[in-house]
Amino acid sequence: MSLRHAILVTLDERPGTGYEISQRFDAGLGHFWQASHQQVYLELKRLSAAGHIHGRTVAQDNRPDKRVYRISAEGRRELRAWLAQPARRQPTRNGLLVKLFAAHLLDVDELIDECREHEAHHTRLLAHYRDIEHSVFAYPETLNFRDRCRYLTLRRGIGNEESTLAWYKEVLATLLAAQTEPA
Amino acid sequence: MSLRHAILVTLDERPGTGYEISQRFDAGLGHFWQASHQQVYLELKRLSAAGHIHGRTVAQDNRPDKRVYRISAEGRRELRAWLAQPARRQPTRNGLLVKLFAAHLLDVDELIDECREHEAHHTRLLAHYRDIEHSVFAYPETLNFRDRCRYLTLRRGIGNEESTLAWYKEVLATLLAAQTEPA
DNA sequence: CAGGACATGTAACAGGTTACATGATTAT
DNA sequence: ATAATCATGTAACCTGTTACATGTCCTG
Repeated sequence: MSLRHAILVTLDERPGTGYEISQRFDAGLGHFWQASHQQVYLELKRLSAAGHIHGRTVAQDNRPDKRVYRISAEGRRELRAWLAQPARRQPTRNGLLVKLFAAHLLDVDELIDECREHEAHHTRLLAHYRDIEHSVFAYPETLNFRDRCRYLTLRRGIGNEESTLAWYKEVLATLLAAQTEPA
Repeated sequence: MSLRHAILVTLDERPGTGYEISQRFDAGLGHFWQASHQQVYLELKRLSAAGHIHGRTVAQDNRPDKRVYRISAEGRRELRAWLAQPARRQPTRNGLLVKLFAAHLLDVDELIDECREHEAHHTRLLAHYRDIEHSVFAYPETLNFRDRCRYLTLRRGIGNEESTLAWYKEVLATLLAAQTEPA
């Protein structure tokens, strides 16, 4: 009940094709609501059938035809209605924590490798977010309301990665200690 | 592909009924892998059909019959195989961040209320985790490897709630400022 | 007598993933 | 040649949510 709305949010900003919307998700929105292109195309069909968006086929030179969608008045109404409702929090699911619950069955060396990979991934992500922060949001005080809110979404990403990394440090310390002095 | 494994993890620890497993999830595992009783019963059937667990019906006085499941050798093998694979990270999905992306369509007052509720919720959760930390894990150095790993799962919860709360503080500061001095 | 704990389920549906499928153009 | 980018989809499947269903015993 919500990729639908994420798509409306992005189409409210400006029209786009399925392909391009997928890319927008990969770049921005996708940090907190990712979507495969298949799912995007599917939802575009549904939104179109429901009259929330309208599609127009555009022929191109040297390129496949594309279908540009824009939000309709009805779609904007639907979007506002959704925005007015409290967002329901998604259940967190974390497979690594489940694994830690069965630590006695784990191979510590493998787990250490796995954690180091996760750590590296999150380090990259954090660096990426910080880059955006410095280049796009260098002067937060000067931003208008809308952009200040976007900045907040980035801040969430940064805070999240920081706390995740701090945790991995704790985990690795524990695992390395267990490795050198096995009980 | 993983409530299945979470159930194996908990049944590896000790046998239990569907009802009781649901409760274990509500108390512990459920903080990072929650499950409805319906889903638990369903997965128990599947695991049983696959031979990963065995169920035994037990008659009780003054209580409905119950079905106690225990993990089989095959189930333990399956569990080990799963543990040896890298845990795939779940996509994060956060509706509130999607909403913030469409901030210009939002009613700031309502959003403030919503954020305050989230904040209160996370404050309660954090307090709950800290209680557990002080009562169950008062002396982390004395723990064996398995319990030290469990402690890490709790630490993740605490770190996560702390960073979430810090973020809500930031959000509310931004929203309150926007409320008093609207552009 | 009402409500909660104990105990187990079915059925319909929603949402998302993975695999498969196609085909042109452009850059290396 | 090979891969990447542009562009759009179908079909099977998996996982999980919501609604509905049933019945006993114990506690306040």
